[in-house]
Amino acid sequence: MPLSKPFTDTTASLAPKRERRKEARPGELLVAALDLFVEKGFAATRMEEVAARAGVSKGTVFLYFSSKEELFKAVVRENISGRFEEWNAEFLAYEGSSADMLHHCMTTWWHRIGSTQASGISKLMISEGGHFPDIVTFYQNEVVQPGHALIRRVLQRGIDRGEFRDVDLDFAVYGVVAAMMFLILSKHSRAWRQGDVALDPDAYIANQVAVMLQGLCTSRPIADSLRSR
Amino acid sequence: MPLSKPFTDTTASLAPKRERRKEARPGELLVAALDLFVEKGFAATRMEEVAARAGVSKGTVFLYFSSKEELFKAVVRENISGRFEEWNAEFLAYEGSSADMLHHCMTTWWHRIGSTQASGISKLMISEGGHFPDIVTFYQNEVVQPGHALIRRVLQRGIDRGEFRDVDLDFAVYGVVAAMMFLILSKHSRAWRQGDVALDPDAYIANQVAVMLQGLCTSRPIADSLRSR
Amino acid sequence: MPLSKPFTDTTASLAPKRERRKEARPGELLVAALDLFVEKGFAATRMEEVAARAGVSKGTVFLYFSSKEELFKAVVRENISGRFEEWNAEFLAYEGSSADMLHHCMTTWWHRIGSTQASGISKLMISEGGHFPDIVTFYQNEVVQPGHALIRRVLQRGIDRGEFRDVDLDFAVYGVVAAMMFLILSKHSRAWRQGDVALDPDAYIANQVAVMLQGLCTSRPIADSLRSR
Amino acid sequence: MPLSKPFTDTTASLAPKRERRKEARPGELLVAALDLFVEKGFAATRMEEVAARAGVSKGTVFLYFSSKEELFKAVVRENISGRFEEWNAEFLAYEGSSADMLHHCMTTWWHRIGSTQASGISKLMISEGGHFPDIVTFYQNEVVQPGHALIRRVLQRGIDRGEFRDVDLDFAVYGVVAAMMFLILSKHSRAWRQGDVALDPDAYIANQVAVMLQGLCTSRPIADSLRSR
DNA sequence: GATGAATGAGGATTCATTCAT
DNA sequence: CATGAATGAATCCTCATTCAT
Repeated sequence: MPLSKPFTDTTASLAPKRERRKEARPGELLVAALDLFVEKGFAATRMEEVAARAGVSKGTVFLYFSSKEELFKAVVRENISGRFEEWNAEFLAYEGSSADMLHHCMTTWWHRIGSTQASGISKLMISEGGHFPDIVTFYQNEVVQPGHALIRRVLQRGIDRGEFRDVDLDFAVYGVVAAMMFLILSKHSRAWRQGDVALDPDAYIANQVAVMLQGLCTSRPIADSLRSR
Repeated sequence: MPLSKPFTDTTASLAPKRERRKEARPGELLVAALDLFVEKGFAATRMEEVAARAGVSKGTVFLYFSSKEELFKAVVRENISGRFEEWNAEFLAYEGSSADMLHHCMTTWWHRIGSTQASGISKLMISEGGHFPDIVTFYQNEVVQPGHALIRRVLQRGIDRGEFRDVDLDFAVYGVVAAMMFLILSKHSRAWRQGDVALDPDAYIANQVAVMLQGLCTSRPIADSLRSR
Repeated sequence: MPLSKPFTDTTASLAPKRERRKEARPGELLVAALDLFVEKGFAATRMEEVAARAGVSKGTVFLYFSSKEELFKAVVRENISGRFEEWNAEFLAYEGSSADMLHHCMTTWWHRIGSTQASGISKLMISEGGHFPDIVTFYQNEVVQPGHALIRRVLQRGIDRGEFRDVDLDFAVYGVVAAMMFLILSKHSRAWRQGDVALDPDAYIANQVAVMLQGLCTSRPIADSLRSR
Repeated sequence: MPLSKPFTDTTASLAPKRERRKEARPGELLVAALDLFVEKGFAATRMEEVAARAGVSKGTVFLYFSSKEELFKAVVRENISGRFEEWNAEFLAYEGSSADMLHHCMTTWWHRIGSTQASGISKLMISEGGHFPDIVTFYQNEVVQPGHALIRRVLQRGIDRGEFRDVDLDFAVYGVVAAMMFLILSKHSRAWRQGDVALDPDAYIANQVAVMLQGLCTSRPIADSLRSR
């Protein structure tokens, strides 16, 4: 992370085009490509457009990525950094209640990942996954599994500490993920909005967590038999 | 070739090429097109392939749909039949508890819609919505709004009958929708599976509903202040 | 001319489509086709459009004309009626001056041919002649040659009677034809108009004839050596 | 194949396929396209053919002209260079008789324009003008108007110097134009030839000018009332 | 005879990819 | 290294033509 993105500003203010550091090229291309792939999809994204947005010529893209597919794969790989170790440490050290932890976890995810272009990768997995099976596997291994594991650990902590009931963790994890995916969908598509008001992510998270923790019902069943399967 | 399409083939094997099926054609084409659009996306679906799958020639597709875009729009429209009136009636007559009703509602949705090809439309809205703004609006009006309204009515019933707490309905609706969308995603993409085991939809629904109703927490806050915003 | 076009009105007012006399069909098709070929050219005219304008279905056109080319040829042939015998007789009986005769000749041509759709055939010969060599030959033989001969006869009469000078008839004929062709061009194309005012044909003819007869010059050369070549 | 295009081939026979000729390309394409459009018409000219004749591949044509229509328009524009200023100057300096001047004017036009491929543009205006209204307007403004003005100036000079009678200039101009158009027609179509002998342009011009100047009649009317309208 | 559904060859256009400079 | 001119495979779409009804 130190040297990879020294100047996020892709339209370097005073520097002439050609002087730009060569080492930065691939990164700039990946940024441009991510934007376009997310916005328009794989097929509708033209290599020339990627080049133009990165301020280079068409041929240059092929200098760094041998084909459009390779560019796509590189885009996905680039944006799947294993930040989970860092996060794991962060959450191992968490001291509050597991309920707070779950809320914190989702909020953090939203502000660090969900709200950024990186969440576009998830959209790409939905849209284009069919054409890139190996990339889907890669995404599963590098993102989905560690992500699920992290959430599972939070929930397990709650159970272990007696804060959460002994629910089926596989499904409980899906509940959390579903909420996150819905946020991403509403970010990338107008379709699920009510009217045309975009979803307020923080309020959404707060609510989902609240419902997930306390449930909708006013009464509790006497025999607590939530465990399914 | 003998066994490859034993029954799918609607045109009798030895029948003459030029068949007259004006009434049936559009429907057959729409079925073929839905499959392909969902499977490969809009751009990657070739008109000739649609034709082939429907057992007609390239030109015939254009006889019924003036362009690929029109075909796409027709596919979406075709699969968005307003089944909501029927459902509304069905649910107005429901007599059980609201908790059961919610469960029943989701299960019914899954078996009638979610598990069928029609759910592919939702995937298409995510993948291709960007290129068809008017179709997204159409989908919003014809599917999302009525769908949300139906769910809201179920939840409102629970509140009115004192079964559910007085939560913010907008967000509560999103919670239900998120669960449904996740089912669709897991149907159309391997990405969110754990390992390569597909999600068991009925168990998933049962669990989500259970958590949504009772919450994860073992204890209830004394002051029940779930209402947010 | 007597029975060939009993009802020029192709949209028979009260008669249902199907009742129309079958014998009239080919004629109606040829009328429709002439209009369209002249207006849009051979390539841009669609058989379906011809059919529609004639009030029949696409297939019917092929019942009468085996191909688009045949239809075109039939259109041309149909509109190249050898009316020259009739005209020859008419002009053999002419008793006025040859100057008047020339004027009369051109005016008559304009009102009987030039101003009607038949002149469109000339435009078609220009536009599409390249693709139909045999039709061009046919047109040459049936229209151009007799037409030239007729004009030549008028001019020869003037020379014989001492009214016209002994000019080179080949070229003099071309002078008359050029004037007629220009009228046709100005009928079928905006290009050679001054401003957007269409040419007044009768005034144009009067003027061209006047100049052709008397010349532009104020003085006459002493030795009258107009004969060239 | 060896002798088929010995010298027309602008790309050296053994040269590598990928040649860089950015400056020359558009011109070469326009030449090839003019030939083909004139010869076969707009619709019947295939882009690939244009490419082949210019010695490039299909795609290259689209590199320079975004569509077939644009290519057509460019062809027309390219061949309508305002040579009229140059000509105006030339004719302003003319010192001979106006009769000679008229003859000279037409002969010059023939050798510089009429006999070249540029005259094909006029044919295109006739054939394809209907589909390109804006191009017709352009042609009117850039070619027809200046051309008419130039001829008018010559005739006006004759009148002013007492060489020509005070005829109606609008129509007199048309007389000259008709003669020129007929030459073009006879160049581009066999139809108006007598037998199959092509017209001798210089002799034709000499004769038309002679008739136009001196008229056909042996006698002059006493009262010289040629002015019409 | 008429009809119009169906066909499929033909041609414009796009764009990933190559490669001479 | 970078460029961008050139390529040509791929695909949409048109429309003359066929033929079962």
